[in-house]
Formats: sequence, structure tokens, C-alpha cells
Amino acid sequence: MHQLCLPMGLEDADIERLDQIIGKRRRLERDEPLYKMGEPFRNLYAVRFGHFKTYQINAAGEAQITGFQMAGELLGMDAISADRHHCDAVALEDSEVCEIPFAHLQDLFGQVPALLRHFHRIMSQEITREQNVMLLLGNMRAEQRFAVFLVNLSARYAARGYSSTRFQLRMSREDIGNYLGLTIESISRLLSRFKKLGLVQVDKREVVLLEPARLKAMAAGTEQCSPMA
Amino acid sequence: MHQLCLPMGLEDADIERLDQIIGKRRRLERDEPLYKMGEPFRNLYAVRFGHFKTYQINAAGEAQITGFQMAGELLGMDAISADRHHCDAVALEDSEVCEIPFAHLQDLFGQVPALLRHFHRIMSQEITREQNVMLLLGNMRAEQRFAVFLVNLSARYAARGYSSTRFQLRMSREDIGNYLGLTIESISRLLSRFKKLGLVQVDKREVVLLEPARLKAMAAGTEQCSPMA
DNA sequence: CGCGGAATTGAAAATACTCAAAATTAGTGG
DNA sequence: CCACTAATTTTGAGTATTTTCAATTCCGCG
Repeated sequence: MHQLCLPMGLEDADIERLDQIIGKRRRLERDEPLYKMGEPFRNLYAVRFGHFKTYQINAAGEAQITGFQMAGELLGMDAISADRHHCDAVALEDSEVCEIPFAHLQDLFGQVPALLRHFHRIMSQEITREQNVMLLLGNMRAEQRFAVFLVNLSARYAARGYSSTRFQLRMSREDIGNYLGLTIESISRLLSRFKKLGLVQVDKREVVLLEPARLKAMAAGTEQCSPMA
Repeated sequence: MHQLCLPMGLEDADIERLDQIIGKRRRLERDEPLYKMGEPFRNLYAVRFGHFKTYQINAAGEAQITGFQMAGELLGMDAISADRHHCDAVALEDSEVCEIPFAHLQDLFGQVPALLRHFHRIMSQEITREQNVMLLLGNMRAEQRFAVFLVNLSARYAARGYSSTRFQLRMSREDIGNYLGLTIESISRLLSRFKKLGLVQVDKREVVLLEPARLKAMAAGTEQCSPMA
């Protein structure tokens, strides 16, 4: 947790100070909202375990999932600008976060420059992450989007010490489609195609990446599998 | 400039201190790069006048424009996380920026909490801006995307004291298409359609919004103009 | 005046969507 | 633990939106 979340390269004394301002833990069950758009902003949240999705809702009531978050990742940074949450965050499974009261965190920034620096990196990282999603949504075909999605999950699980080739999809097909700008039917068809091509093995929500290298090539745009005669 | 850029609600003394660390101005001519992906990160840039585009390039060499920036807006925040620029920034016309050495800015953060707070708001604003683009790319049809684009430009010019209904497009049709995840031909057709419907008047790059309210409704998804029999 | 990049327009093609139905899975209560 | 219902996923067929390819047209500029 400490590896991925806020502290990183902080001295023990600083970590100690950070731990002191970290508020209470909060457990959420599946489908429970962590916060909703428009609510006043008080805390950032660090995921301790479980998974979340964040999504925006437009005027017409349709949602666009803007990200999936897992252990060690930080939620709520989009709320700083307007002092209100800009999106909804919902637990995809039973999960736990710790609250980080932002007012206290700001107090600490003045005292622990290394913490501030790290916080800026994390916000910046969120910006680059979203830019990568814009690239995905703006100029990739369905097949490539889905490959990027799988490869991204793979890398994130690997970074957490889990298998990079076998993992559970914590989100529904519908969520995946929404995130990737595709329909649930398209996701289903892509899974079937990838399965048939021997790229993956799928059993309900468990996925095994059988050819990670080819998937990475597809994600990079180097390779593509024909639309299946 | 001071209204939109970093200072805002800062006391005069603090603005003074900020002005002191602000580095030299830099002029760029049309198509000149401000920075390129991978370059070491030293400065943020505040646009003084002119316009810029930022874009990512994927493995296959294709670009995705991630934003257009105008006077008062800040460039380079995506570089903080890796100490290297994550995208290219290019002037769309003859423009000027002022360099803000990030190391110096960080020094100031410890001394001027209000500045820090404002900086966080700006970074957070960039995150929400990108989330809005994800919503656009992920679940809007071409017509709505283009309406959102026009309405967004309109609002930003209005905020700067310019006309909200008549302005120059500083970017090519190709850039617009790239940004919106559409082809240049689609943009051209959309413009023709909007023109024919009396929504806009277009002369090369000059646009007049004839029915701002209907455009806003289209952007919100409330209204749509049929695909033109 | 003519060259060249940018923009427009048209026709054909492709990708992904919609609608519908069937199959599978998950959840619930007996 | 099983059975039943509801929800999710898969699959198919037809359709729609947008792209691709191609041919002009429009302008700025030397």
C-alpha cells in the first residue's frame, strides 16, 4: 500500500506524520457509492483493497466511466478545483478506502515538501493517464482499445505483485464497454474473437492472457487481428 | 492575464513574489514547438497571447490532440509526474508564453499557501477538463461533439472578453477532427450541415454562431438536428 | 497567373450499433 | 443444497454512422 499510494521516498518521520492525519477507514460494499457528483469535497480517498469505478453523467443522464481504480490508487482529485465532486465513485466489489482529509493534507504540505512533491506527481500522473484514454477513445479501433484495456490491467496487477496473465475482471462487460466507448455487445464479440484466436482464455470474469506479447503488439498498434472472416 | 492564469485572489505582495520568479518570455511562430515529448521538464508555460495545441503520439506515429490552449492557460502540467514532457505542444499562430521555472515555483509554494492552493485547483481543473473530453469521445455522436467544441470555444472567448458568437478558428479542420475523434471530411460535412441549418455562418476560419441556444442544446444532448435527408 | 495546401463534396465501404432472442450466470428463498 | 427468477452475457441479423477513397474546388502566396 505504502509503495503505491501517497508516501514513496518519504522518510519514516514524514510517513509517521502522514499517518497521523489519515482519517478513518471506510468499508463499502458492492455498488455502494463512495461519493457522488456535486457533493462537497472534504476528503481524498486511498483505495486499501477492492476496486472502484468513477463516472461522469451528462445532461441526458448517460454515464461515461472515466476510470477504474484499484488498491493503492487515489480518488477524488477532480474535486479540488470546484470544492465539489465532479464525478461519482462506486465500489465494484466489497472494498475499503482510507479517508484523507484534504484540509489536513494541505497543512502537511507546508511542513513536508517531499510529500507535496509526491502529491504533484500523482496529480500529474492522473492527467497523463487521462490523456492516454483520450488517445484510446480518439483514434483506436475497437480491437485495439480492448487490447489496451487488457494490457493495462495486466501491468497494474503485475505492479501489485499479482499475476500479469491471469486475473478477474472486477467490472461488468457493460462497464468495460462504457469505459472504452463501445457497446456491451461489441465487448462480448471481442472477447469471443480473442478467445477463438487463442489470445485469451475466458471463464466468466476470469481472464487468462495466453499471448501477452501479441496483445501488447495489438495495443501498440503494431499488429492487428483481422475482423474474422 | 492575471485574472485567468496562476494568480487569482492572491494579495499584491504575493503576486509580486510570483512575478519575480517568472522567467523570460518566449515568442513562438506558427507551427513552432514549445516542447516535445520526452524532453526534460523544467518549466510550466503560461500563454500570454496566441493559441497552442497539445498532442500525444502513439507507437504507430499517429497523433491525438489532447487540447487547445489560449491566453491565460497553463501548459506542461502533465510533465511533472515523470520529469519529462508527456506530449508535444505547438503554437497554432504567432504566440507568446512566459516560462515558469517549476523549481522556483515549488520554492514559492512553501511561502505562499494561497498560491499552492490555486495551483492545485488548476491541476484539478485540467483533470476535470480531460474527463469532459473523455465523455465527449466516449459517448457522443459527431454532431454533438462538434456542438460541444463550438460552445466550449464560445465560452472561453467570452470569459476573455471577446465575442462569444463570432471568432476565428485558430486550428485547421484537420486539427478539429483529430481532437474530436473524427475525420477532416466529417468536420467539413458538419460545418456544411450547420451552415445549411442556419446554426452558424462560416467564412474560412471565421465562425459566427447564429443560434447559440440551439447549439448549447445540441451540446447538452437535449436537441439534435437530423442527419439531413 | 499558377502552384500547392486546405477544404469541400460525393460515392462506396467498413466498423460498430441497434434490436431481438437465446444462453448463461448470479442471486434468493425454500 | 437445490430450484427458480432476475440479471448479465452471448450471438445473430440488419442498420446506421462515420470512414475511406477519389475528385474537385477554394485560397493564399510567390
